[in-house]
Amino acid sequence: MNSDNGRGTDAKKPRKQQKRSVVTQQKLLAAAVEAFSEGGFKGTSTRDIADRAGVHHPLITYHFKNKDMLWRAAVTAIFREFNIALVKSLAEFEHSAPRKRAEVFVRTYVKYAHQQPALHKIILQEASHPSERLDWLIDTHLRPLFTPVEASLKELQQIGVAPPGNPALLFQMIRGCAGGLLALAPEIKTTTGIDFDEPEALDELADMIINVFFSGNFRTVSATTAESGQQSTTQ
Amino acid sequence: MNSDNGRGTDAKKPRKQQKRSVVTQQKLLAAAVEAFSEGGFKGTSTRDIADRAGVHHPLITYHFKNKDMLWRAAVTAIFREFNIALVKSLAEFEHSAPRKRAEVFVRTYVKYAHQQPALHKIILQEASHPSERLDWLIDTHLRPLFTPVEASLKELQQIGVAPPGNPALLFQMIRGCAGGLLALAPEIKTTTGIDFDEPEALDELADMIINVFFSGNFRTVSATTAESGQQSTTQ
DNA sequence: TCTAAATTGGACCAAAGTGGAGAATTTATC
DNA sequence: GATAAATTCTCCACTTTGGTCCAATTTAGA
Repeated sequence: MNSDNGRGTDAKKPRKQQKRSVVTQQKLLAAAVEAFSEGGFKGTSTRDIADRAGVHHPLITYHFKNKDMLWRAAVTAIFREFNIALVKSLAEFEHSAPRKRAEVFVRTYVKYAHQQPALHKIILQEASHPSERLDWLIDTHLRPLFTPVEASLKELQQIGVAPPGNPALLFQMIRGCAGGLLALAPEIKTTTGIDFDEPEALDELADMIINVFFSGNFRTVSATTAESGQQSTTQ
Repeated sequence: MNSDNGRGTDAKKPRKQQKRSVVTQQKLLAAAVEAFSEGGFKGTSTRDIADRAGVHHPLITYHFKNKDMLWRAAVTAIFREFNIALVKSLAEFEHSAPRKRAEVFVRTYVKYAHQQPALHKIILQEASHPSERLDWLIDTHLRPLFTPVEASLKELQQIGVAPPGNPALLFQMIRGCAGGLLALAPEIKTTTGIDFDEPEALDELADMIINVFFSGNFRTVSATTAESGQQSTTQ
């Protein structure tokens, strides 16, 4: 709320934010992430969020203006965390081979998507039909994240590590296999018995993704680009 | 509402359902599918559904008892349609090779998931956290669908067409790549420019899924079963 | 055609949801 | 410690929601 006043001219400097305030905000953000990822935007009431956070609901208005702004703040918090984790992981392997870096990316993604499933769940809740929130989500967080990754994928295709085809599509497939699956953990646990809370299961998922998408025995994308539809089984 | 009275003893047969009634029910079901897939269960009001259907909202109570029952009826309608499409497709290739059948399955799934994205969207809305509705969904529709598919996948692994690893996990990955992606069509269109309303894009997706998951140059699952974690890249 | 059952429409309710105003209470700063 | 800003709490006004009730209307079946 108070961040736009650095003018040192004559304005008396505003009193700084109290400590209890940031605590309240953190509690609200955490509760919002959880609630929104379960019920979606429309399906979540501000009172529910306030209850989960253990604070009075008018505090949402005070700290975040309204439900919409709270949603955005919550989403931003998740993505910031994830970006930090990702950058950190990739920095470690800055000079490794592209394939190795892809592997690191997948493992980091899988790991984070498990510990914070809301990262994907909130997207799922919002992305299945057009809306202003979706546009904001894409512009603010999704595209900046996707663009560089797709570029890397393109490289991997050129050296035959990744399968041919539209790299953007390929990335979406990988995303679906990683985050998409982990967002459905409760369903998958019941239907298949696979429990991603067990580290082995998580590792197996990462292994399979890497094996399937980066096995490294694909044709390089040279003249093949056009006739991407393998065979004419296109029924 | 009237289905439990077949006793031919002395009960006078009940007058049959009027035609306009089934029209109303169909309109409500279609509207419910659309609305629930966008807003989730909690996020959708019965009034919204009634408005979309162009009928008065108390009719929901009359025809479906309550919101919960309407949801179940809507989900059942979707799955029934899909199962019919699937059975029909596979019947055509009853005696084809396993790989061909897998391909047909993928193409049918992709096609249906595109024309009726609610098939996957409703699952996504519901499956990200435990609930009674999720349990019902799994028992009634998901498990009966998954079980035979996983068995087929196992065969494909044994002949080296599909990659090794837990077949259930493999299936979930395929599902994520097909239905999962198509459920996010609006997001993907904005972020990547890929428009699944164009048949070529849809074909490319199906092609890539088949190429990645059923390329057919995988090791057969013989003694490998136990140490499913391929290589020791397990960092 | 007549009549009773099936279906629909309109009014209504209690509960829950939203945002906000203003008093009351902390707490940073002097 | 005093004071004013920052934060929290109490209460309210308004809308939405799931659902009920019953009168009005339509339709199946004689």
